Amino acid sequence: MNLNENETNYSASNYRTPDGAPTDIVIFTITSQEKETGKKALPNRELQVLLIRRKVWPYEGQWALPGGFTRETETVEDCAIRELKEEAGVERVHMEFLKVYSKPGRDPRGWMISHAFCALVNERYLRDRRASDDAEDVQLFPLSEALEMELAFDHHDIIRDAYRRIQQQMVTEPIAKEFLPEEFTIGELYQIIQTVVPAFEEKNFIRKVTSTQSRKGLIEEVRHADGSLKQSNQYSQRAAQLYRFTGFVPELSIYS
Amino acid sequence: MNLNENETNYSASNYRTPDGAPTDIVIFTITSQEKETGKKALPNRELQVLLIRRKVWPYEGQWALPGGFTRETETVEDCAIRELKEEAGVERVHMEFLKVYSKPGRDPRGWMISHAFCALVNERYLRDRRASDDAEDVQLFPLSEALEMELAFDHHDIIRDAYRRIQQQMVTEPIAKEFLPEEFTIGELYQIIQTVVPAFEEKNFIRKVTSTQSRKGLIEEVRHADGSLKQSNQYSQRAAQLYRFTGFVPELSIYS
DNA sequence: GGAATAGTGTCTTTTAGACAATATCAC
DNA sequence: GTGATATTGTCTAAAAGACACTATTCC
Repeated sequence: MNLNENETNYSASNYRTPDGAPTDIVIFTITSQEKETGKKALPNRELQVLLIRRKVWPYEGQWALPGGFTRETETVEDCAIRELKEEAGVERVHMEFLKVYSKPGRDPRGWMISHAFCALVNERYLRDRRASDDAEDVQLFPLSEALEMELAFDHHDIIRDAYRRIQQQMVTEPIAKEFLPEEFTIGELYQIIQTVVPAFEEKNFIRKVTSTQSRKGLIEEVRHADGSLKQSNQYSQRAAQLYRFTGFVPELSIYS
Repeated sequence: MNLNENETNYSASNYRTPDGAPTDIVIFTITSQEKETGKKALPNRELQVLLIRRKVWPYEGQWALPGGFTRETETVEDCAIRELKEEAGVERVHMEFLKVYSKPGRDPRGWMISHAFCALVNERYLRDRRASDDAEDVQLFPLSEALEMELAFDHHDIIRDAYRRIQQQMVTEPIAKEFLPEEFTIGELYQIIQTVVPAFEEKNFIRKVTSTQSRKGLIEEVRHADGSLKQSNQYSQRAAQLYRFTGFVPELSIYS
């Protein structure tokens, strides 16, 4: 106990206190599925979310977000990182706080204020894990499907909120990076954005992202050691220039 | 207790649980101080934060953010709204979740995961309250001053995070609205933005915010009942056009 | 050569950026 | 008229938007 029992002005035992501090993690990934046609083409991409089938009360047998209880010796962020590793087997991925869920009665186990996080995981980090898991208990679901399932707790709301968040972030922050390889073509970048934000459409996309002064520096061309431009013909007949994110992020303003 | 004692798979009493669920509220306002010169001019503006002097252990006598403990029957948002009313006497103001603070040891009273909120309050709502409060215990401090004070708990960090947040929001969301009267001049809007983001500078500001196609609709001219343009000479010799926010918010994108 | 994807040329309209010029009104 | 602030004119450079065109490579 951290409580200082000598103090009379405050004692936690006088008040009703929470019954735990759970975290829930929305793990997004974008899967790639090669097209049937034997021709070179970008693969089909789909936004997926990882769910776990509960083994214990409450909501036993139902699908739920991975998560767990925060310990007294860690922050909620530490907890989310720990759970992400334990339940999805991935480390050092992009994760950020999403929202706090504290509606009374949201958890039959008692008074539980949950801290939801949003993790973006490149499919290459999940692929190994998926094979080793019992596919019955840990599974990726297409987001659209997950949103129609009956999930444990208020996890449907959490996933909906997380989806809105990444749709917003996809066009205002360079999170596309998390779903792409280090080096990618403009076509791949465009496709990833559209996978998360289907309405996204930019004519002359390549020009805006490479030539426009104010955006200049968001991505840069990749070159070989000898200085020549590095290209890839993995997905197309004509080879396409490879780019990488630079770390620079243009500042946005409604007053421009 | 909400706990279902019949269930054997889970019992909160088996685990260490938090000693409370506090909220802390960073209440920002922008004060107006008429200039000494008898001439018409925009007032001096200053970003201020409301602090409360603690009466009880811990940090007795030190300045701290207003806040309190969440009840089992409310959400953390409800709690923040309740505390905002109790401690600052204001209702229905702009407030949003800032961040969760859960570093072990951050509160000498025990294991406390705090939910910080950021409230933006127009000075006209605070003015009455300020007079009625014992000025010794509830006080507005210029933000720069607050950041140099020794505050209770980790409230210094919270205020710093809140400041970063509103600096970001001030140029990407129409929060300037919260600090302005319903109808305002371009000069006032510009000044409010600069009060929060001193580095903000836009040449031809009026044109960007009124004529530019993509921003068009963020603010609109105010007209009299007869359709003539409504102007104000409160702060200038030549009367200036009054504007109001429309509710429309331009969408931003790093890929434009 | 045809098909498929990558990338460029080119023209028009809109916006950004810089400042000079004009408008209004208290004094 | 002077001084102070608000607003418009004007010119140049940059960017957006549309779309036809060329480039590369697999078949």
